[in-house]
Amino acid sequence: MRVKDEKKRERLFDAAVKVFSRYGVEGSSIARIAREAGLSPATIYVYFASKDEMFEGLVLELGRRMSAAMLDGVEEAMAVREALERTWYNLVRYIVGEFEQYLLFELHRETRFFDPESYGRGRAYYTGLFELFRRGRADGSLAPELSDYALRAHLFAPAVRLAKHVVGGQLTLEEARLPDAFARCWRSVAP
Amino acid sequence: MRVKDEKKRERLFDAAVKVFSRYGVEGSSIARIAREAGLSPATIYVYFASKDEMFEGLVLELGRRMSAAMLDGVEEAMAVREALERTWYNLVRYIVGEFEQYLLFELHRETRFFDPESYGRGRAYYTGLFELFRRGRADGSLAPELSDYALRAHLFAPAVRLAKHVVGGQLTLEEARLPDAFARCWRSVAP
Amino acid sequence: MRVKDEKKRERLFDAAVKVFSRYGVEGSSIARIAREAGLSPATIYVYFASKDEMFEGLVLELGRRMSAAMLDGVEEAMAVREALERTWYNLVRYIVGEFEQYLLFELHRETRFFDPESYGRGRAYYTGLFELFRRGRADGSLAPELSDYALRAHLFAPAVRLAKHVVGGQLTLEEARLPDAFARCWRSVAP
Amino acid sequence: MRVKDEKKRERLFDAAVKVFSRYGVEGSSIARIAREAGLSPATIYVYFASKDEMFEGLVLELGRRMSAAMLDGVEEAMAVREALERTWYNLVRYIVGEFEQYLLFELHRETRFFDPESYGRGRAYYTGLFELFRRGRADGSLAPELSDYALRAHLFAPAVRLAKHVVGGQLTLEEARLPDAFARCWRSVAP
DNA sequence: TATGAATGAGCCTTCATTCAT
DNA sequence: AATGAATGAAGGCTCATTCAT
Repeated sequence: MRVKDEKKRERLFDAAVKVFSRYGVEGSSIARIAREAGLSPATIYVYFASKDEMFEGLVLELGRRMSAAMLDGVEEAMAVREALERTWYNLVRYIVGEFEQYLLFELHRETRFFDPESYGRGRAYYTGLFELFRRGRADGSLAPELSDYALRAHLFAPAVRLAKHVVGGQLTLEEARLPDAFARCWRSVAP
Repeated sequence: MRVKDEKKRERLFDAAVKVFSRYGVEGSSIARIAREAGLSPATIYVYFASKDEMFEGLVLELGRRMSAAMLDGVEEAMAVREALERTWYNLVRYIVGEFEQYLLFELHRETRFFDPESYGRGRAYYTGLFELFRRGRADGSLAPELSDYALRAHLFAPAVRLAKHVVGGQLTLEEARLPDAFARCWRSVAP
Repeated sequence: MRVKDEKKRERLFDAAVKVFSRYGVEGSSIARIAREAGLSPATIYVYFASKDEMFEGLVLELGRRMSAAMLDGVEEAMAVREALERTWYNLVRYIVGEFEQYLLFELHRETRFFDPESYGRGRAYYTGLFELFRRGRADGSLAPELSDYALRAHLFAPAVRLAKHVVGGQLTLEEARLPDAFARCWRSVAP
Repeated sequence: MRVKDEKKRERLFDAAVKVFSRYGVEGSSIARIAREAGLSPATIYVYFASKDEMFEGLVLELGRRMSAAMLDGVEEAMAVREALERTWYNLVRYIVGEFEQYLLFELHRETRFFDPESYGRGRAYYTGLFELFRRGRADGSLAPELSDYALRAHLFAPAVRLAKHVVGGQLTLEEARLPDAFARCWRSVAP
């Protein structure tokens, strides 16, 4: 019984990500998601109270996944630069590998830009990252005058854009030459 | 016969940008846009053949505007760095000043990421910029191994993100300290 | 001025018959009729008060035309059989030659079957025919016990159906062998 | 789960026939049919994929019914004339008894006159009848030179028209004097 | 007179959600 | 728990008609 439920929930999750990211939230009908998951539309309401709640739950989960993906392999003992370089590569690979999920997540963030509650919840995903920033500022490897937001902008915004170009086919991963690209970003946040 | 009211067209444009950028394309109803513009829903169809065509027309116009805004004040005689710095500030100011328009434009680009025709049309907006890149590589002020896409990513992606944080209230324009921020971006694309 | 008006009215008439008979009354938009006639939709309202009135006017005119076509070449002096034979052929040729008009007329009659006022108006088209029936009953060439309706049914209903089959391509005019076909109908109304 | 209510389907069928036959296909709105059936408009789409499909489905069923009604009580052993006389009466009674259904069926046939596919499908309803024609030609009771279409025109077209006049109130069933009327039709197809 | 602009009303259809089994 | 049936609300769009020139 329990196993079956979990499987269904997972199937539902995957189907929702797939459909939402393909057609947008408003463009995706519960019926389509249900069909994709091999369920009846009514069954979805056993697991989620509403379409919006499903979407919110999805995004929450996506945030967790992305956050975890970025910090994968990062250890306490690493130097700040080494750790950030690792998250940088992780992010690029996550976007390239799970583009649908990433786009869905980003779409959500852009859409709710002005909603402070949602924004605050979003911050949680970056605590690990921000901790690295704190350490970097403390040990002199990062410019102390740059805020978390500024650091993230300088370090990671180019990564996101490069990754998107890889997905869009305008660049290949080799052309992106990750270490050099990271080095350039790093240069822009040095003290 | 009654004559087409130019004011009406403009009201419609503004209303559509506002509503589309707030709720997304699928999430925006013709009725809502009409209400926002103070028109009857049917009247919209005097100006646009369909909702999709309206959206496409809007985005085309927005692209023109953004492109023009970025190149405002840029002269042939300027040094590459000076010119790019100007476009950089222009972009930040455009995003901050016309955030709805920018968001709508970006929404379109993200959504049609994989549509090559749409992508090609999008490139047209950046020819002025890419010409500057060419000159910069030629005169040694830009790293010659960086492609147009890479240059844009390193130089402008942080600008976009910083501007968004200003709009979102996480940063003020002063905190963003534009010249320093630009200098950091510039550093990341130096040879 | 006058000439121009008449031409427009005629163009409008022809366009309306064409469009109505092709798409049905409800399926035909004023805009389409206007386009077909090379006019603006608004101009139609100079000539007709409403779509329904236009349709009614059309049907009236069509009734007149069909009535005149049926009686074409019929003379007072003719024997009843000769006269009816003539109207019989005339009817077949009218349906085959002006099928669109005929269908439109018939459609109207079927649709308003229960409307007595409309039905009464329709009777007017047949006064010439019914006069022939009266003479035929009087001179013994037609069965006196058959009412106008019955006579029309036995004599003309087969003609209509045969004509339709010619139009539909299931019969050619030769196969229909008009004189024999009429003779058979005639046989069925003999005393 | 809730189970499909067979009563509902029937109510829908009757309502659709009623409304379609009164206002035509284009003139009938889904909302009106739903109201007539005591359902929500959306419920109609549980039973039919679209308005057009509903109409086609209806007509198919109507054709089956009319066909069955005409051949009711006809036996292999009957003489051709006896069998045809029976179908003749059956047809008149069907039209008088189920006028709405008949009108709708006819409406469809007239409207799709030129569509061969639809026409072919329509022929299926008459195979039983045409088989009687074949036998009649073979045993010398019907004029051998008359095609199926011609026979049907001479025999049945008057029946249809008489029945319509009964429905319209211009004739009563007695006035129509069925046996005499049939005898007249029969006379017109004799060899 | 003639007409493009404008619109209220309505249409077909979809959809998120609830119901009943 | 699971689901097909049912539906109120809404959506995009069309259209007959009127307006204003």
